[in-house]
Amino acid sequence: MKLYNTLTKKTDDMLPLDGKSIRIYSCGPTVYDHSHIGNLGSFIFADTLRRTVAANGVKARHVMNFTDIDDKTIRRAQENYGDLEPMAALIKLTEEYGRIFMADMKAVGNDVTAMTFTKATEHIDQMQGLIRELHEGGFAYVADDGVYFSIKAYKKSGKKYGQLSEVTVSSTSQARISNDEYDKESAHDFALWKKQKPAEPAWDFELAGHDLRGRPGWHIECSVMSSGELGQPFDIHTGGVDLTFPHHENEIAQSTAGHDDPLYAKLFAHNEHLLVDGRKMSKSLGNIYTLKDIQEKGFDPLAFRLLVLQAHYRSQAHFSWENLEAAQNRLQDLRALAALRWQPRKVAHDSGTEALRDIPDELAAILADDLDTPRALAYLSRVSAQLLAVHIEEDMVDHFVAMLQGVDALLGLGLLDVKDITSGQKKLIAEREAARADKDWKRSDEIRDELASQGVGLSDHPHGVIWFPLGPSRPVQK
RNA sequence: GGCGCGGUGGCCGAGUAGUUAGGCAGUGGUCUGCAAAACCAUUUACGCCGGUGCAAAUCCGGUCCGUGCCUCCA
Repeated sequence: MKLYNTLTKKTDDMLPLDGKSIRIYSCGPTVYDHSHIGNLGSFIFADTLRRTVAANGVKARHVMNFTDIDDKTIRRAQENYGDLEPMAALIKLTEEYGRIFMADMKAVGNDVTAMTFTKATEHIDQMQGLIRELHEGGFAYVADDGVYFSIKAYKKSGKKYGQLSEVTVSSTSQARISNDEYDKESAHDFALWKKQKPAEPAWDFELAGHDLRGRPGWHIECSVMSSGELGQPFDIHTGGVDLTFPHHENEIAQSTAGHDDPLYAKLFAHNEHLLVDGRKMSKSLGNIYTLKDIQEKGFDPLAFRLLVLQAHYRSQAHFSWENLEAAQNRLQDLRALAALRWQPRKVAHDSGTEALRDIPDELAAILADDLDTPRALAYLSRVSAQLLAVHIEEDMVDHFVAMLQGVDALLGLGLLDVKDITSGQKKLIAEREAARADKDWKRSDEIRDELASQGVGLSDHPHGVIWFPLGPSRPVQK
């Protein structure tokens, strides 16, 4: 497959470095609050990437981290659970939001069983080990408030800082450094380790005779967890565009300082932001949404997944309730298609459909082209329209289900989860057919309304009635 | 200021020179007991200015607008 690489600024062919599997590391959530829908969009991208790799015949290993120790988690833990010990408060907070995060992930169709999740707080030893190595190699120095990475030393060793983006030290950040309370040697030096401040959770750490009890910096955790789980170099590193600099740049520096092999990850894939009202979500604009907001409005979380997939990951998608409603409608159409597996019928064969088994293969091929999800969905809609126009015959059901399985494996839209209706509902349909035969339209319409209230829609065709799942009742107010 | 990205019909969103993208929504019609679905028709767009082409949404220059990073924000 091909994928755009921020390192090379072009679309590269993805071949497994180890010849067997593609190893993917995704920067995960900071578990201090509900993830907003932009976060989830990033993870939908990462999930779809892994699905595409797997569908194109290569084994995929996918690791995602939890940032469960940083400024935000510490602050929120103090706010919410100030009565607890700092460490206990941190754990209580991050476990709480970790659970919510996993629920959100599943709800938007991300296959968490195919990923390995790691926590920063469970890798403190390894982080200290790496910091020790960097210090011994002359790439890190101890300052008043912690340990810093020296970009100067890194450059001196012959490596480039700024592989992902051209880093320029602007006048504004120059000005900032002079005011900076931190004891840094240069503007872009970043913290590997921070000494404990009052009421903060901390771990013991002694380095070169200094007592540095404290906690790790943000960047070091990803360096440690990625290579720890996947080895180094690994194949693909994902994240939102905002992580390009400084986070990913710093990861590269930390992980390659003193190494002969200058490669940390072969390919960096960055997804663009999801915009709301044409802008990036931010607290100051008050336009942050979470999955909870979407669910409370009666939308299906998978409609949000579809909305994300409708845009290419390298372009800014626009979130609005109107767009979400369009996506919800599109999802219902796909579910109506999926429902046909439960209602095969004997009719004249229609040869106009594409071979069912080719559909997942075709989708996989489209997605293999730099994860072209909009084109994949356009293809699926086209095929879906063709399939809806015919009837699934009994001897086609197995192939049809296999097709749905293939589509679900790639897009995670849960089409296979469309359940059969109950025997009671089937009886009602039969009763309605009898009423229609008697031209008892009143009874017929009553039954149709009753089924609609149960979430089952009906459509009368020359060859008989077809049912389909109804979406949530029109949630949007214009 | 430095480094990027984008401006397509009511809303999304494909499209790197010449044949209807597609989706959602709207309108009229066919069909239907009524619906739904489907089908037909309809709305024919490409920020603005200029340039190069027989021909430009598509190439070049300029310009306006929006947006992102340069701040431990996906």
